[in-house]
Amino acid sequence: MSRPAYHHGDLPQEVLQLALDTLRAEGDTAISLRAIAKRIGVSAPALYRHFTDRESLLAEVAITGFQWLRDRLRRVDQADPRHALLHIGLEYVAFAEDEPNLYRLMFGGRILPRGAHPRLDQAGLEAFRVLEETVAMGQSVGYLKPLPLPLMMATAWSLVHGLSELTIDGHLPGGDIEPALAEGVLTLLLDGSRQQPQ
Amino acid sequence: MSRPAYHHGDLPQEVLQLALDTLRAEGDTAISLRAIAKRIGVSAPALYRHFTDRESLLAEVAITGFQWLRDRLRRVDQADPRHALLHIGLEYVAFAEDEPNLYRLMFGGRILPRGAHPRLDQAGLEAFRVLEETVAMGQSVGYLKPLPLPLMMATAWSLVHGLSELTIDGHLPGGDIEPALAEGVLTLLLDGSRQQPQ
DNA sequence: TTAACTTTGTTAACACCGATAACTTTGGAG
DNA sequence: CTCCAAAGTTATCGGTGTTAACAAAGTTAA
Repeated sequence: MSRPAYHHGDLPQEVLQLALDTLRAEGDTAISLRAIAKRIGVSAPALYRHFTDRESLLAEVAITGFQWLRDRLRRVDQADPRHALLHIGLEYVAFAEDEPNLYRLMFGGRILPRGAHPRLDQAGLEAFRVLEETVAMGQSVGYLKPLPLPLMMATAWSLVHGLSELTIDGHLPGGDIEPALAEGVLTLLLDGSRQQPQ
Repeated sequence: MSRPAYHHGDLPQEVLQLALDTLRAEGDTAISLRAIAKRIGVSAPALYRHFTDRESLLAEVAITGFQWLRDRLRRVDQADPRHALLHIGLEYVAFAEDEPNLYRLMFGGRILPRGAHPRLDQAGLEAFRVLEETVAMGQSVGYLKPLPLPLMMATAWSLVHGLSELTIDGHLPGGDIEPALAEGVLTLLLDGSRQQPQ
């Protein structure tokens, strides 16, 4: 019967999927081009027709990660400023908890210097922008202090990013106390950032 | 004359030093046992007499990193609570900026699960404790809100850790604006954490 | 229709890597 | 002086990313 087709259906997509599966299960160091090629039933150099090297495959995986994160953040209800700010932070941390290995790939400096993968940088910016719009909105309605937006953003992003990493690396209590802790942490910053303290 | 001695002077120390040099210059993935052995002029398996595997060498490097960090944090003047809190944060971020690759090794989940290297966990705790004591002191003198210490710590550590990582990964403005940004970020949290909000 | 060309695969090979087994040299303790 | 444990050695296994040279399949146009 039909021997395995010389031309594969959609090799790039299947490679990406397998890389993502491996990452989620065993971390980014477990991603091996040769292993992926073998599992698909194709020779290793075939992958180089679609990814210039291993790192650009990792970049592609990270891009889908940023898209997921962006989509989750966009789903947060923006009606009430305080609710939006709190829950966008919670959602951010929840994403990191749900996808620790993916999150570590997206940040964590495993992919070489910024600027090397423009589409990756752009995907990151798109997720960042959701945070930024929420904070800007909080300022525009007078809920947050009218400090420079870059300063507010650096603070907010640092907090959620740090909280995410410390949580998934097991440096914080975690466990069932976790949601309450995240809410407490975010609330502490939020209360200190209000226009009218009290 | 004396041919190269069969027994090396202090192999573990020299390996550690070379691993550290490589890490600082090229990142943790560039650390290769074979390359280190070759540079020292010793066979690769010799290293296994002193380090059970590559990862435990990385753990050893990370341990010295935590010791450096702890020592830097301890040098912060603790006379005034506000000054201490601000400058311990600045010092923390400065360490990450001075040693980005080392910092990423210490955190960043490159070394397997917590509990695998007890001495590493302990070294991390010792650095953490300096932060904790400073925050506790800030509370005891009534400068900071009397919230649960774990909550205050999670918040403070998340902020400085997140700020450190985002900075060294180039996600924030950085450059010459950097010190002012770090100070602004820390001040924002600090003001929101005061017992008497002005 | 068939010739030319591009895309997408192939095999072979290079230069690395971590790790283990089996053996040898060395230094020190009894 | 003997024996043993510590700290080296060589040989080898299986794995990695990556490139070069070549072959097959699909596409386009004369």
